[in-house]
Amino acid sequence: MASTSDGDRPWQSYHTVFTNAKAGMDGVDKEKVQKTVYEMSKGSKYFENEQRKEAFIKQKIENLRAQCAQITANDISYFQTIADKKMSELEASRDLSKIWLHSDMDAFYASVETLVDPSLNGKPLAVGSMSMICTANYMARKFGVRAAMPGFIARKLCPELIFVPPDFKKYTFYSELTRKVFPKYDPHFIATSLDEAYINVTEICNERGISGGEVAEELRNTIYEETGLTCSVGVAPNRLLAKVCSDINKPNGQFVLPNDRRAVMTFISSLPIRKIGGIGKVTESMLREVLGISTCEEMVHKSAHICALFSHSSSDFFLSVGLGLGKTDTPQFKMRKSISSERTFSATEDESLLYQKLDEIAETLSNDMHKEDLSGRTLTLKLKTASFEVRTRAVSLQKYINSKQDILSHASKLLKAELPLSLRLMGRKPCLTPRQLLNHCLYLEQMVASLVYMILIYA
DNA sequence: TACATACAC
DNA sequence: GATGGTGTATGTA
Repeated sequence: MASTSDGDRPWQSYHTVFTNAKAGMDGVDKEKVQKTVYEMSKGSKYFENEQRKEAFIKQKIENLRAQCAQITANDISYFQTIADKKMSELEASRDLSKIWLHSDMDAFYASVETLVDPSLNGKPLAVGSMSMICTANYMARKFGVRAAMPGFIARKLCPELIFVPPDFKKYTFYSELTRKVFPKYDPHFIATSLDEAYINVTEICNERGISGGEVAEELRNTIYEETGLTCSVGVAPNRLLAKVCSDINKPNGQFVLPNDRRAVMTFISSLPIRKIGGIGKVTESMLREVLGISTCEEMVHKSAHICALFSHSSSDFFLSVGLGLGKTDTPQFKMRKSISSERTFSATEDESLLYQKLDEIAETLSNDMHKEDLSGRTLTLKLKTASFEVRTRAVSLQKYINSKQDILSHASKLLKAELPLSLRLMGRKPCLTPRQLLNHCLYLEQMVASLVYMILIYA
């Protein structure tokens, strides 16, 4: 009986986000990557904090399991009725009349850097620093290097790795070039980040009598002509599925899921839940370890249990995923709800230094708010201690504020109440309220001025 | 309303 | 030596 306990291979129990399969990661020696990440992290403050978080999640899963064990046959038949009703309502809302594209630029920041400096071509490249990598090109991904990985670990995995510091001006410029292409296909396209967008091509397809796949081909060609960059595109009847599809034939590829219920259900039946946007590391573990769910289809098989264990909004989401449903409309406009500024610095217990950092953050935040003519009335101070513990402290004010002095004075009070401690990161963030236009000023419910320092706490 | 978590890029 | 910054949503008290 071979034992595979943590004692034999301790790295197996260190669950990072890097264990998730990502485009360009096929053929990577995952065991080796996992082991390297573990070895490089082990013993650090960061690692210890991750372990605390893991233990907390484990406990949460245990609690859910216990709850699950209490469910009686009677309960199940009751919740099955609830689930069936929910699912038939969801099914009734199914709309197969729309064709959505999700466009996702390939290794965007890294590709832009290579375009600007062709000498980088053919070399493993990371955009970021020794602390954090924003994007890795496909050559680097072969070594297990990827976004959100600290650079010093990436260098261990790939000693030849070239680092380029991020330059958001460049990425914004190229992003804008792509955003000049999308309106030709959908004037109301939805940009979700610099490198991703949803495009409703239903009308274009009807007008020109062509398929979604044909539009996707044309769009990719046009983007390449206009920018010199490649993207991958997913085509599907709703946005959730289109997003999944854009990842399938990355890079420089596309995947079409036809507007047909059977095709959607077949697609969903074997799809791992982790591929769905909104289902991350924790949710995946909860569903797998408590209910044995790994594929989207199993959400439907376990629908009664889902309704018994989770909130309305969670169970609605899980069941709609199981049915392959997603948003098909274009929201009118979405309003910003908060604004924030945060900065990480090396741990300090020097209070005057902390107030100085707070001053800088208040200034940045105030400037950012003025640019958009925003004010807020809830101010949150965010602190990160040297042990990576995050704390937030908030105040809601009588008046809406956006000046540096107002932000600073309220944030200082919040900080004062927390001292003494040693911080790494401070941030303040004003949260915004539903938009009220007053004197041409947008009033936000909340403002968060987050000064992110690491705070060292001395017992 | 305050705070913490989870998630995405 | 070293693990980010910005924003959204949700659960709980």
